[in-house]
Amino acid sequence: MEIRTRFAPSPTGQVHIGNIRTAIFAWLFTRHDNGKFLLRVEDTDLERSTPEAKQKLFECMEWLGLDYDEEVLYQSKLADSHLAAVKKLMDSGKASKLKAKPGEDAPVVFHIPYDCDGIPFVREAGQAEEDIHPDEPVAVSRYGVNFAQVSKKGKPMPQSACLAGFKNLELLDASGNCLFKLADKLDAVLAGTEDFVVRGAVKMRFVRREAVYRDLIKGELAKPLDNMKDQIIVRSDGSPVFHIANVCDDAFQKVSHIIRGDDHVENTYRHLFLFHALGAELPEYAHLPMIVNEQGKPYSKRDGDAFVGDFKEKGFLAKALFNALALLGWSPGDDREKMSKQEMIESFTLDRVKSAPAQFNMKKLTNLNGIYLAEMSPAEFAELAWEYIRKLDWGKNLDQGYCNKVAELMQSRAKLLTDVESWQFFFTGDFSRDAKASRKVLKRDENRQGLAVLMEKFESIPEYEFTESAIDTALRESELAVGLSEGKLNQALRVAATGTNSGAGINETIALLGRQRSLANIKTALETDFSPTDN
RNA sequence: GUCCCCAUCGUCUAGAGGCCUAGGACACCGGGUUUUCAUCCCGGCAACAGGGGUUCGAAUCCCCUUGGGGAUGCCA
Repeated sequence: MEIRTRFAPSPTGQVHIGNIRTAIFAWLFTRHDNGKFLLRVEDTDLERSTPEAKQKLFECMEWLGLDYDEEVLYQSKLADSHLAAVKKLMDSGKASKLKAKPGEDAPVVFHIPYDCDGIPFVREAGQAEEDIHPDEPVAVSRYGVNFAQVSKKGKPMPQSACLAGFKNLELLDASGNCLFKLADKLDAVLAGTEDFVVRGAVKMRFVRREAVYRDLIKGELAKPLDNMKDQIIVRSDGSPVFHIANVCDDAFQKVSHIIRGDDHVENTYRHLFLFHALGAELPEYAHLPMIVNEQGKPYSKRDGDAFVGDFKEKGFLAKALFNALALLGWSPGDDREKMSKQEMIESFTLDRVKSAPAQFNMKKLTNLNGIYLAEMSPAEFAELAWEYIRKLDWGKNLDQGYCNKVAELMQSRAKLLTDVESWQFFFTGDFSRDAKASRKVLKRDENRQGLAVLMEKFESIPEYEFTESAIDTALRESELAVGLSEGKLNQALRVAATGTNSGAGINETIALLGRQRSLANIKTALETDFSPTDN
């Protein structure tokens, strides 16, 4: 059988990492098995689905390299087929309109079939007997059973579930007399011609059945039918709901494996019935754990830092994000963490996906990003750095050749592409300085004197001889002149010329910066008052 | 309330009864290398939620409790 999976987002706003991780897992799974990965845009919510959101979605997919097979399917184009499916279900008695409230139109509800013993994913779970509260009447109709359980404090707790949940239902009074026997009235109830309200029952007896399926990640999952309700598939305004549309489309696209978020497990049981009622082949399911935010809560629309589209601007590489996301809930089973797409495709299997939720960690992503950045070719890195620099205020009219040299020098230090912001001192004199570091270094007289001597020496070096070794010599001589031990002036020079206490090698940095800029930057530093303010 | 799912260092994870005095990574803290900075190297901190079983032996199996998440008829 051919593997066919799909990613089916609804384009209502930004794509966040939880969504896209689902796509990544489905993609990896599909590519591993040489299947087809489909993209279906669930844009039936016309009010909330915007062209911008669709655009964003495509950009994210492309940026991450999530290529898909076959044409994009827009769910809105299939609206007619959803309604046609509903009609088919209604005509065959598998779905029906709910009783309308006065003045309103009624929604259509899909019935979990009472006669479901032959369905492969339904099994009996034994005879059930439950206490019910006699104060509340039990209502039985084709739309389900309403009753009240008895709470620990003896209060009635209203419950309702589909009729199919109560095979051979019997209602008994306190002395054990049978007040109602579903088997006797079954035809009338199923036909909807008769409803029953039974009072005074204290016990219900029925055969419990459950829907069961084998999740590729979570293993066997089951849910008793007496805890399920029939599913509304068409709203009272006539529009199909997610459940029917989703199932129809998956059947239409012949999706073989549905890989989606954990939050859908409960829907799965009902979807299975829907697939069956529609005469479609049942898909396999794999439910991924959720990704949670730093507070341990599921990501919501409010978690602004989780939008996939923002990661590029924040200086991340697509392959780093991809890699990090793939490792959230999945691991190859060995100690590999930095992995290429190809490696991931080769190692990916659903049975290695964890079923516990995972928290996304920005620091780990950042570290991984740094590794990817470091292993790029200098030219490749320089090109990207140039792209980011040009977006900056001071980055408009720069010499690309010079910029490439700066990039080469700084590559091993970069964790994010946005780190290029800190390269400003290479280009302009009005960069911001680390006041604390400056103060620490410049409050020492010997440092100031050493820098003064150094400036004189720099002045005397011709521009074309302003090399690393010349700088090094000048540095050593200046230290000697003011009685500083070897290397002590390095940090002072760094802070004075670059405004920060970290960066690349000092001689290389100064040589690249050039004589003029170095002198100007040092001069500014010596003239600036870095004494702490009182606030 | 009921039902379903989940539970290993701060975080991501390895672990499918003995290989576990629980391994790796990120973060953090030391030390070394580097005239400076970054890299790099070495080291440290740090977990099987709690309680019962089963077993010669449990992080691994079962049960309970606790905690978290989800579902509970017209969001997707």
